[in-house]
Amino acid sequence: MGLKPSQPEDPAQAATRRHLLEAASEVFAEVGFRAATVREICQRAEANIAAVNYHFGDKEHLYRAVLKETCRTALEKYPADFGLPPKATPEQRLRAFVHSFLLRIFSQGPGSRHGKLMAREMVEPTGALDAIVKEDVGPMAAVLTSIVGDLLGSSADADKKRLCGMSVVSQVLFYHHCRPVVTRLFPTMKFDAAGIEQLAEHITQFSLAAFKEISKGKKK
Amino acid sequence: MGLKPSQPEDPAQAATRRHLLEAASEVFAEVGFRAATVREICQRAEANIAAVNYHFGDKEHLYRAVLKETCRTALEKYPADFGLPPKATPEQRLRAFVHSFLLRIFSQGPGSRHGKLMAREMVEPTGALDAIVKEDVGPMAAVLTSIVGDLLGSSADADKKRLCGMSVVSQVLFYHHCRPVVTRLFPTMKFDAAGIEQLAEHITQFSLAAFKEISKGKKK
Amino acid sequence: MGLKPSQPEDPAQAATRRHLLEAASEVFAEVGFRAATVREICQRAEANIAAVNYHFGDKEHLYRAVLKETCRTALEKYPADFGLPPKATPEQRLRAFVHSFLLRIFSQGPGSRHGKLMAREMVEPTGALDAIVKEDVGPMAAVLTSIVGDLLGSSADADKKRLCGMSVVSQVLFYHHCRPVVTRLFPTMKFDAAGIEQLAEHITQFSLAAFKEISKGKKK
Amino acid sequence: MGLKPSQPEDPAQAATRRHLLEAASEVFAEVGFRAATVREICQRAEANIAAVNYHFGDKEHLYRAVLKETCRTALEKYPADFGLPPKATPEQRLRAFVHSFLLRIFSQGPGSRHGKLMAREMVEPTGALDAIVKEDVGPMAAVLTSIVGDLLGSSADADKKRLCGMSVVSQVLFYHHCRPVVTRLFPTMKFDAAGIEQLAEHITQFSLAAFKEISKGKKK
DNA sequence: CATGAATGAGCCTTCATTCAT
DNA sequence: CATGAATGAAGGCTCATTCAT
Repeated sequence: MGLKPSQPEDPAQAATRRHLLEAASEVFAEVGFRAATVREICQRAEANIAAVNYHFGDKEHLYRAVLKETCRTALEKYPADFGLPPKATPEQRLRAFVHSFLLRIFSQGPGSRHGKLMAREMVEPTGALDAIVKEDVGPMAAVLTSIVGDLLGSSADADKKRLCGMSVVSQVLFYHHCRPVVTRLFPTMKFDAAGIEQLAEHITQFSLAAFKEISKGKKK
Repeated sequence: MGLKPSQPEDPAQAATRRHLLEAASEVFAEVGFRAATVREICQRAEANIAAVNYHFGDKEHLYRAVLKETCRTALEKYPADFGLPPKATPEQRLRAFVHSFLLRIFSQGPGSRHGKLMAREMVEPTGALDAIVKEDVGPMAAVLTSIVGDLLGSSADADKKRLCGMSVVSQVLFYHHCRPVVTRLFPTMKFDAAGIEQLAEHITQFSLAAFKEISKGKKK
Repeated sequence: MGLKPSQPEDPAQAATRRHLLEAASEVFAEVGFRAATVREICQRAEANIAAVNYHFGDKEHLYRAVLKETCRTALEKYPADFGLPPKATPEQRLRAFVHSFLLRIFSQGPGSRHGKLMAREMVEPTGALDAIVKEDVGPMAAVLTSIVGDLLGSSADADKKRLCGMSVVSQVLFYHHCRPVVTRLFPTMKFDAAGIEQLAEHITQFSLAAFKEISKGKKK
Repeated sequence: MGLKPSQPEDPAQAATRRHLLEAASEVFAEVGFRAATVREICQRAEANIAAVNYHFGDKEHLYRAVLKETCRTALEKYPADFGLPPKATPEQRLRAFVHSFLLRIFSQGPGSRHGKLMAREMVEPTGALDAIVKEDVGPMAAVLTSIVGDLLGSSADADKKRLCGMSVVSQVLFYHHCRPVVTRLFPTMKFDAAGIEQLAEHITQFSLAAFKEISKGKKK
């Protein structure tokens, strides 16, 4: 029932699908899965109320498609080595990783609901998360671990590298996740391009400082 | 006939209120505000379906009461200076702050839905957040800023202290907020008392390392 | 959810329940379970659209209640020994059984949708049928088998009695089940009280004739 | 340009029509007219979703075609004089009529949904029934009346012959129509070829016994 | 011609809230 | 006062049918 032939790729069908995905990512990001209504999504996509069922089966499958799609797009637009020279130092790679990460989750506008959607997924994980972690988050974590390994020196064990990696990532995510509190506490903070660059700089320096001191201690 | 004294609070009425608050904190934490149903809450509280409207006006006012209550309780149980000797060093105070914070958001069981509820509030802030930030989060932030100031030395400006404070806090919140990803990525991680203590130790050491290196650089 | 306390028996609640049952038996009889709409039922019962859910859980449970209720009522109104003198002959008992059966399935009006509903159940059995067969049809069959046994004589085996019993019952049900064809084929046939009495007479005589001839053959 | 000859019937088109009819008879028999979905039918027929509207106008016209077709096929396969020697006695003709009737309504498999469909038609007659009664049932009834007339003797009036005919037919239809109850009441009953032959034998003997006794009484 | 994407009416169900008792 | 039966709006989903290609 409602099975969609995936091969022929009718351009008209594809357009409706795309509008639906875009509208859905908007609504899901704004109000979450539960509160989102199929009616609202279809209205924004200028599609019929039955379009969701026809193209995606049901609301949940639409959500999964949206989550996967926004993840893919965001990682394509802001990869871990965003704007990095070929032979970069570990310090440069860390800075790029942090900056790209910040841009990725704070970027707004069409096709950029990745941050909001993932934050909601953290609070209320759905079955869609497993695939995301395996396919997208895992590789990202590997990249970071490699950078952290270079900075800590070969003496660091796997556990320490993991924890230090998370100490970096946590600082990035914090500003997105706790934005409601941060803006209330410090109304002067801005999250525009300049503000994000300052944030990236602080996080990088803070982390590099920690790594330096830690590796120094380890060596002795 | 029969003037009703509004203050003395019928003990039966107070008990129902308490049961309602407890049940509601459970349900709100489990499924969120939207998905929570008044029926479910009243059933768990063994109260009448109309009890919520009777005691709290409506679902939203019940939610606000729950949020405020869980926040108060959690801060009472795990204050910023939890288990700290009177004349503690800044290092000890940071360690206590971090550990207490972790315990506060990870504590489970009756009366301890604070972490979950606040995480939901971050993703979808309600009007109740303003009061929480002003009355509870603000003082907490002040305590941390003071600790960080002591560690960074007097040379640090307000901005830097703020950012460094958030670098500390972010590491704490990360494990709660991103738990679904963390447990998928590193299934060996545990969040029992021992695991939390290890986490507290890492976060403290990582942050102290950063502070040490930063203040060293600053002095020169 | 929607659990209804069965004890207190609020008269107002009971009235709504009754109206719902009556309206539902009408609609289910007219158009069947699938085609029946909760809206239509509630409108006829002058109840709110949500009343079905509140009182019966869902459409299916309402249907089960209707089926059981109409069956009970019909068997109470037209028992197997309807209008029979205390010491009746087997012939009289057969005639009463047949006549009562015909009246039972052909009776119209409020509380008498039994025939239609059972006919639908035959074509598309639901889970409700098992209970009906066990509790209502079984005992009825036992009564008939006893009558048939008396008429066939002790020589008849259980199989033969069963088959002969069904030969009687089949003639009764036929006129109800195949009424659309019968009335088209023989437009003069009527199913009013007089017509039903004639039918009862024919079925009884036809069956008695068969029994007489069969038992005669058996004896030799 | 290109006048389209409407008669010659494109063989591909005819095949689709045939597949549609076969699939539709399956689905209609299984779940009834209302519950049957055009999608399901087209999927089973491996035809396009619009094929029903294209070939038959709408769902209802498809249903009418199916009903008429299954009736025609069933009567062709199991005529009233099925397997009868040229000069058969009335007793033999009755036995053949009964047996053929049973086989007709109990036969399963492709092209044999006649019994189920007619049973549904009895419970919820559609406009298609009039034609069926006139063209198929009527002639059948005439054949039976003739047989019954031979068995009752010339003294029987038209009314009696009609009623006796229906007493025969009713016994045949009962096992099909009330199968859900019969199998629940008597789980040992089987409706395979052997079981049906036993049934035919009983019905024939029961009816012949009745006729014999009735005609005996009449003559005196 | 034959297709299948799109339509929109309508169904069952859920839920916060109200109000007579 | 405290209850719980009743309300009605709204949501997700299904389905026969249509129409542009």
